[in-house]
Amino acid sequence: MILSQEFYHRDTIDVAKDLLGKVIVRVVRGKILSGMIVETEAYRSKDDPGSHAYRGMTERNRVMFGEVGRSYVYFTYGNHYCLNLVAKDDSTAAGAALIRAIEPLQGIELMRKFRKISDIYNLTSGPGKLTKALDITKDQNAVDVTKKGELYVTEGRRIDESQVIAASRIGINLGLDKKWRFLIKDNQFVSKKVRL
DNA sequence: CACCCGATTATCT
DNA sequence: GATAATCGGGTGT
Repeated sequence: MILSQEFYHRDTIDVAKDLLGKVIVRVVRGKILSGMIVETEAYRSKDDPGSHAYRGMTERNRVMFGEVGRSYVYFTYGNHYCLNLVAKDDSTAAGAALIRAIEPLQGIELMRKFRKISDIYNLTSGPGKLTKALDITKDQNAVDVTKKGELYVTEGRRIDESQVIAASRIGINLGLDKKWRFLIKDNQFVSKKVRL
């Protein structure tokens, strides 16, 4: 069951939290790669100095201002791509949830080839790692993830509120007061760094 | 396990 | 010209 556009048409923070346990599906060369989301971060707009959208729309972030339920993929640090899902309610102009880590489910051998490593706990435990494992690049920017295609998101396991940890977001200097990083308690596949 | 640092380039000021 | 929603390798504890 693919998540509908309605799922993404809510406060970015709620969507980021509710994405835990959902499954990302990536189809490459006819093969299916998938993994359960175990860690996310919410990025809003005018109220969030840590967000790309804080200073308004630019060529890079324009997808964050567009239709919900689409992917926002950007390139950073000269090496890596990061995958976000556009999500927001009508009270704000832009917003997206960064997918920080997934637990590999299907197509693990192909992921190992893309990552050139074998350790399953290191395969998709970080935003730059999981895009490499799923062969996601700028070509997958602005893809509609509410429809079956090369990239979409389905229902997965229900995660109880008591299993969700909220923490400060990683890799930013502004907006650290906001606890908008969400991860599944005791999951082995989250990215290691924890700043509370 | 914790901290430090270089790589590498699109994007913004 | 500076910075960055990162990673992996290196060193030290």
